[in-house]
Amino acid sequence: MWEPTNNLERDRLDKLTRLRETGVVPYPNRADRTHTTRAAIEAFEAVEPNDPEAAEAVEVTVCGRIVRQNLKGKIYFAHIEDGAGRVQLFVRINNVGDETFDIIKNMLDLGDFVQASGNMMRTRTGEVSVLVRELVVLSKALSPLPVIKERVGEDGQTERYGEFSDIEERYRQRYADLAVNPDTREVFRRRARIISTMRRFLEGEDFLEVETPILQPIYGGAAARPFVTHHNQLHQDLFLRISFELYLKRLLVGMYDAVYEIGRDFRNEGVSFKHNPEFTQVEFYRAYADYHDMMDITERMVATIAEEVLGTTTIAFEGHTINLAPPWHRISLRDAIKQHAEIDYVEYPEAGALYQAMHDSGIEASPNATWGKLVDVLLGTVVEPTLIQPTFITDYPRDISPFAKMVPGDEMHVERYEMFIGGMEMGNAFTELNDPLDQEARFVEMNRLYADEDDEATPVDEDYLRAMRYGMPPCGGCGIGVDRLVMLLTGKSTIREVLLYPHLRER
RNA sequence: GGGCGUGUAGCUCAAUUGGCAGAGCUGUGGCCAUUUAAGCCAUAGGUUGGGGGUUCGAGUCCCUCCACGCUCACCA
Repeated sequence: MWEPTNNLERDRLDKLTRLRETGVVPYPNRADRTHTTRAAIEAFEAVEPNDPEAAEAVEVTVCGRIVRQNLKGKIYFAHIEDGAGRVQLFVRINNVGDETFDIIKNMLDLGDFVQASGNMMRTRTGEVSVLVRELVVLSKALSPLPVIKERVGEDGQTERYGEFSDIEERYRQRYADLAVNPDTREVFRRRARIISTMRRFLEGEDFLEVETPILQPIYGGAAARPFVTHHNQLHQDLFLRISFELYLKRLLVGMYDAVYEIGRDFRNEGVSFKHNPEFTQVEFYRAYADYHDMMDITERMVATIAEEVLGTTTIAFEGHTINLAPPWHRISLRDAIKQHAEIDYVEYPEAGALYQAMHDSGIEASPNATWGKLVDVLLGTVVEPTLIQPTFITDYPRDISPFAKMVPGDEMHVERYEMFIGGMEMGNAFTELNDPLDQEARFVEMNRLYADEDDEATPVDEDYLRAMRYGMPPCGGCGIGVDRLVMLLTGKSTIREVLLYPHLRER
């Protein structure tokens, strides 16, 4: 059984006991709310200009958490907060009686949930309040939340006194962060609007929402280490998916023209300001489309989301002003690297030569990296940080893109793009490879390529190849990191600020 | 995994060269019948992240472990 860890909790536990002794049910089953805090204020203000007396006849029952209180002799002021906002309670001993006032005075704390019934009024200092006639305890809080006080200055700016800012504790106890920091609540409201707008947009483009397995016997669709788990009764090892790619494309074989999924991916890799072991991804695939079409859809979708959620396509991020309105900048990977590193990788078709050229330019890389990996290093170190405005980098080396179709007439490149905004990779798309024999060769090639890099080998997905042999329409596909998009649209510089429960080490 | 940094009361933070662990908010007791960061008086609250060491004496110096942050590596 829990025991108080400090005098604050001890006091609260004592108050809980006293409430029970007084005959108060501290955790009743039901509340009888008639108005949210906001609705109560609005109901009063709607009537007040025409008929102040009628406004004071407005009766409400509001519920919420006590976030400020001020006992002043035989009157008591408190602000209660609910999901809609705050309203002040004004309690006079004459209105509620000695017993209730004793409860208020001796058994209530900041953080408790209460229900207050009474008429609306405006206090002498002008604040719309509930003149309380009846007060009911809804939930006694035994642990104190951090106390944050606010004052709205003459200039309308809200000054805050006190804060709950310890990053680790905010993440470990997200409920406390949310309870006391309205800014945090707003981040996740916005996140929800971003995702619902995304869903609406894709529905409007005739994409069908589907759900595919998270537990997979063979993982694939990306190059990442998976999490491994086990089904006891089936005696079967399973992997948590690292992408949706291969299962979604099978559905195009099954004659859906366009599908999408929004869901969780799991990658057993390091964590950073833009990586969490589990993260949310949207992938969408359309038959008879290519990567140019996917670029069009992508830039329209992101601009639409920004417009719907923020009311503008011009956003501030990390000190930059970013314009999300289409069309976005499009440049080939080769040209982008030529521009920023003055290395034309086409002139160095062997890994050793390219490594030397990079080394001569002061760009560090692993000496035994593959050629494709080296090109990727160039992208990551030289190009990516400069891509603040939305940019599609197109046409990637074949050997780091096993699911993309070749650029016609180009032995080296595939039809692939990655999108970058704010210096971050936000998404990845291809003209999808639908030649089953080519795909099989690529699988085998990838397997060989990564064979010596311990567990990074890409397993050959025979069932996927079988599906493709039934005939897969030409198609374009795109995946976008939803968390990073949310970072961009909320101005947050770490992924942990846009995940309700970011991964933390066990303590 | 490497480097740098941080960890003191429920919250936010002080603590001089190694010399009595403090403040504000919160809490408790008191005054207060229109307050709003209410105010005034009094008061409680600590294994200074854990463990070990040096020293007459450690929040402070050393070792070690833990967590978090920044960064590098890793992450097509």
